[in-house]
Amino acid sequence: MSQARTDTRERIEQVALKLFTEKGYDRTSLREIAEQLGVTKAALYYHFKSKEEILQGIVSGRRKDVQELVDWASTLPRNLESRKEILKRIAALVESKWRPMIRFAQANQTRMGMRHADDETPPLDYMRQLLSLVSDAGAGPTAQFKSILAVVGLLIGAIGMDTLFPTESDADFSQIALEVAFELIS
Amino acid sequence: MSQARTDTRERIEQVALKLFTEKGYDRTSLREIAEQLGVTKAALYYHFKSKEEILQGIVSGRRKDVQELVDWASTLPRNLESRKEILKRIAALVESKWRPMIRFAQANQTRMGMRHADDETPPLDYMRQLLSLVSDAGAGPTAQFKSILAVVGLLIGAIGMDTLFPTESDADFSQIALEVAFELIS
DNA sequence: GTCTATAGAAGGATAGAC
DNA sequence: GTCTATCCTTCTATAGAC
Repeated sequence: MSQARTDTRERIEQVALKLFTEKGYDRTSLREIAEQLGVTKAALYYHFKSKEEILQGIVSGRRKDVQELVDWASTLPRNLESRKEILKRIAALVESKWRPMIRFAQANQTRMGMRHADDETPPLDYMRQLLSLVSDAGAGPTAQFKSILAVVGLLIGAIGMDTLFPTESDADFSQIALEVAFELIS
Repeated sequence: MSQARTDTRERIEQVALKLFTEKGYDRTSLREIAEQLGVTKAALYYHFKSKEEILQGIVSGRRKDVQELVDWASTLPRNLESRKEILKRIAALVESKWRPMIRFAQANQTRMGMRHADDETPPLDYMRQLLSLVSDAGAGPTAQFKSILAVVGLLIGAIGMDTLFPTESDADFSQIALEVAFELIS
């Protein structure tokens, strides 16, 4: 059948996401991406006009979720219950869809602070928006700090425990992180 | 006097640390380092035999502190008071000497996971040792998770608050982080 | 849509004069 | 201890055939 492969663009992003996460954006060459896909560099340039654009494709594709979350959260009253709901939703997203993206962002932090297109918000700013959702601006600095630590904890629980501090137990750290997060904002 | 500049090696490390932190190791070229120092690339190669060695110089120079801390902590009895003392000491070190190094490590995470010389422990492993000091191996997963979050909180308090989530208040987040850390391990 | 071939740039590293 | 000049490799990116 030699099917026409209409999903090549997507496959490129998948492989790139994997390699960018493992080795970092800069140490990943287009040759390497092409090799893993079984195509040549030139083929990549048919789908993306630059290496930078591959990165953008990966990031932009995931923007929507954050934006939706922010929009939804903005409609909620600003109280403890809301913040708990927001944490829950963040935890669920981290668990279900964001995990690879978070690992990627962690591995390419300096890149994430850069603007990609002139009109685009740097990806790091989305993280900041997320944090501001959970932190109560009116509260004191201690409460604000705890809120941030709660969110960071969710990320660590979902992605960091194995890499950061391998433990024997196969406990569900995502669930634990959520409970600790609740304690922290209460 | 045109002094002989006996401190060039050190000055190279300083500039390199700064640039590696701001832009990442890979995006920093030797040309750039040399330019900021007012010398040429070739001059760098008199002091270091490779770019990688500059990185090693930066990292190794700071190994001693961690090792001392680990050694000291190993002599303590394994109880709550000890863990509080360890947290205090970590907080003090972060505050006084480690700040630039932590920023650097954060900006070059994938690099930090790599072994530099064959006989060397990857820098990331020092972080793991640090975490294991504070976490009570006998305790349940929730307690372990909290311990790790306590240490991470110390780092965020000292370096991350401005960058991660700029706040108007000029509160001393290092102090706050330490208090929250105590709560978390209690 | 993928290929070969190659241009063009940049970086790491070395040789040798001073 | 620092310089100029140069080499080698690797990478991004493009041109053009199939």
